[in-house]
Order: sequence, then C-alpha cells, then structure tokens
Amino acid sequence: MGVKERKERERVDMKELILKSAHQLFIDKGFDEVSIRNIAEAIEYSPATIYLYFKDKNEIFHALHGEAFKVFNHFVAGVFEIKDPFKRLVAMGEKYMEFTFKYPKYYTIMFIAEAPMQCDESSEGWLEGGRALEALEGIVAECMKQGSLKTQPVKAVAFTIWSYMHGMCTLALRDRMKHYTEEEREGMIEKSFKIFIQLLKNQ
Amino acid sequence: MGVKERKERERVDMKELILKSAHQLFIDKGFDEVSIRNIAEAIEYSPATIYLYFKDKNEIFHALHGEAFKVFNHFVAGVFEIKDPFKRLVAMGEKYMEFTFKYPKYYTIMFIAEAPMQCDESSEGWLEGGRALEALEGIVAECMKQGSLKTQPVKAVAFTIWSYMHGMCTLALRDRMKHYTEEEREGMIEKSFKIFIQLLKNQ
DNA sequence: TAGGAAAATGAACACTGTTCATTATTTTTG
DNA sequence: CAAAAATAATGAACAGTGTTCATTTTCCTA
Repeated sequence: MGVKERKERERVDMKELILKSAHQLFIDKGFDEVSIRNIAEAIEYSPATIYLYFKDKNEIFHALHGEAFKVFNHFVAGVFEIKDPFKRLVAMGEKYMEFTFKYPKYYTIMFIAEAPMQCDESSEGWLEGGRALEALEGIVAECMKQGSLKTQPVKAVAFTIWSYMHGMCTLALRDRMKHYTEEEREGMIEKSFKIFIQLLKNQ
Repeated sequence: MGVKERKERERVDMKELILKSAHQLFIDKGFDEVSIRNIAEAIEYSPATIYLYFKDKNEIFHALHGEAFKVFNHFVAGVFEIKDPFKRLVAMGEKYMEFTFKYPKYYTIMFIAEAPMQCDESSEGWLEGGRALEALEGIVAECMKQGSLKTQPVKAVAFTIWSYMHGMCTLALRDRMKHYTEEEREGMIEKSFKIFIQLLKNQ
C-alpha cells in the first residue's frame, strides 16, 4: 500500500527534474531569458505540466534563489579555516568577488533581480542568505574583539562592508565602468579593494 | 522651399513626443513594463510608427538613459555651492541617496539595468554620466589637497566611494535588507553612511 | 475488468518586440 | 489644377512570452 508514498516520491522527483533543468538553463541564459517552454522542452513535457508542480515562474525563481545562496555559502566556506579574523575578512571579500564574476547569473538572482515580493522572509533563499550575513557579522565582531577593527555597532559595519563589495561587483557586472580606459579598468577593482581594506584597518 | 526644414522639425517633434510619452510611462512603470504598444497608444499612433523614429526599444532606452543622467546632474548641482570639499562630498552622498529613492526608475536605468551594449561610450548617457563621475573625482582631489582625505590615487578613491554608495542604495532598492528587523532597517543606512564618512575622515 | 482518481496535454488567451506590404497623406512636377 | 512621385502611417502578421482550462491519457483501486 506504499502507493501514496511512491506518488509523493515521484512528485518530489519531478520537481527536482524541473528545477535541475531550469537551473542549467538559468546559468547559461539568466532568469528572464529562460521560458517555461524552454524548461518543458528540456525535460520533454508539455509547458502546462510545469504548472502542476510550480505555481508560477516566480516559484521557480524562489527555488533558484535558494540554490544560489547554497552555492555561495559552499563557495566561501573555505575562508573559515583562516584563524586571523581580519585576514578572514579580507579573504571573504576576495571570495565574494570571485563568486560574483564566476557565477554572474547566481549573483544576479541573489542580489540584483527584483525580488519576488510575495515571499515570506522564511523562504529557503533568505534563510541561507541570512546565514551568510551572520557569518560576516561574526567575523566583524571578532575583528573588533581582536582590535583590528574599531569597536562600533557590528551590524552597521558589516552592512557597510557588504554595501561596498556589492556596489563594486554590480558596477562591474552591469558594465558601468565604461568611463575608465581599458587599462584603468583592469586594476581599478583591485586598487579600490586595497584602499577599502586600508580604510577599515587604519582606525 | 522650407519644406525640408519643416519636415526635419516635425521629425524632431515626433521623436520628442514619443520620448516624452515613453518617459512618463517609464517613471510610472519601469522600462520592462512599458511596451511599444503602450507608448503608441499614449500618443495615439500605431505601434509601427514608433519604428519610423526609433530603431528599436533599446534606442528609446538610450534616450531615457541620457535623460536620467541629466536629471541626476541637475538634482545634485546644488552641492557645488558648498565651499568645504569634504562637506561637499558628504552632501553629494546624501543627495545621491535622496535621488535614488526619489527616482528609483531613473536609478535603475542609470546603474542597474543591463546596459544596452551596442552603444558607443560617446552616447548622451555615458557622457553625462562621465561628467558626474568627474565631478566626484574633482571633489575627492580637493579633499586630498585640503588634507581631509589621505592622498591616494584619486580615481580609485572616487570609485571606492561610488561603489559603497551604489551598493547600499541598490541593496535597499532591490529589497535585500529583509534580514534586518523593521526598526533596524530604518536606521541602518543612516548609521552605515556615518560609519563610512568616519572611515574616510579618520585617516 | 469497469470506474474513478490523478496526471499530462493541446489549444487558447492576452500579451510582447518587430517587420512589411498596403494604404493614406503630402509634396513636387508637368 | 491634376498626375506622379515621395513620404508617412498603418493593419496584419510572425514568433515569442506566462498562464489557464477543458479534454484526454494514464494509473490505481474496488
């Protein structure tokens, strides 16, 4: 009498199949450029079938949003091996940039795409994202304890750092550095990052 | 024999009519949400007519991109009255934020929307944008001369400041501050801005 | 094996940007 | 002033989008 159980399994499998396919297409083309029909074709089902497993395209967005944060957290996990908190902070920043340019579509869905607003903050993506932010705040707090950062409200400092990293990454990602010459552009991010680190340190 | 001249005038008028209409719709709804048919309907012409005056929707994007930067430059123009360069820098940052939240659609087209790539850097928008960046660099240079900023490569420092401002504004604009409670969110931007100013100053 | 539930689908709806042959208007010419 | 040429505007179409729903197919149970 395990029919119900099997059906449930099949349902989960189907959701995963859709998501896996959407995921792949998404990395290649970006969310807006992937259509329900694309996904349907890839898994050899009718477009209407997708709607039996996901309410709408936004619900697929959600799932990918969560996925992206998981990939991110996994990607930066290595830096927590670093003992010195300030070095860890710097490494975190470097990893952040690396992630941005390695997975621009992920970055877009995580931080740039207009958020699917009906979602509760308890969704996979926001939870996973919150974890990343808490990790940053943890490092910042440690730095303050250690004395490598001036003691100030931890959350606000972490937010300041995040803002800077995010700003720089998105300016580059969205091609808003045309004002700089080719050569300038090359080193600008690197230089700026060093300057910002110095700003933080020299307090 | 002023027919040619009049026709040219009419052509310019028509382009302006289209743009004016597109502009209004755009501010209300954003670029992606405005369709050629919307614009056509607003000016009481057929959609096909639009294509006699603009190559495609992207060319309209361009024009709006330029417009947005003009509005921006006009919006922040007041700060140049301020004598003290560091105070001018701070005022500039405040105006930047004010602009962002007052004209989110403008901000989006200026800095967030995927840039229309076929465009040469000599387009209206980039020129006007370059002017804004140069203004910032000018202020930064003055601050260094005055001693209120540590002497460092001007362009890189200006880019660092811009990155921070841009990052914070886009995180807010794109609703990526859900991790903070309502009360936190209120003051977070303000606090962070103060922290950043202090970071710059205390060198 | 028949009947009912569940799953999958084809076709449609209302949109989108864009093109192009056709029609309407305006200007020039005989 | 009328005919011809040039210009301007359009309706209809194409290929695409997200989404819905009546219909069909598949599966499970009695």
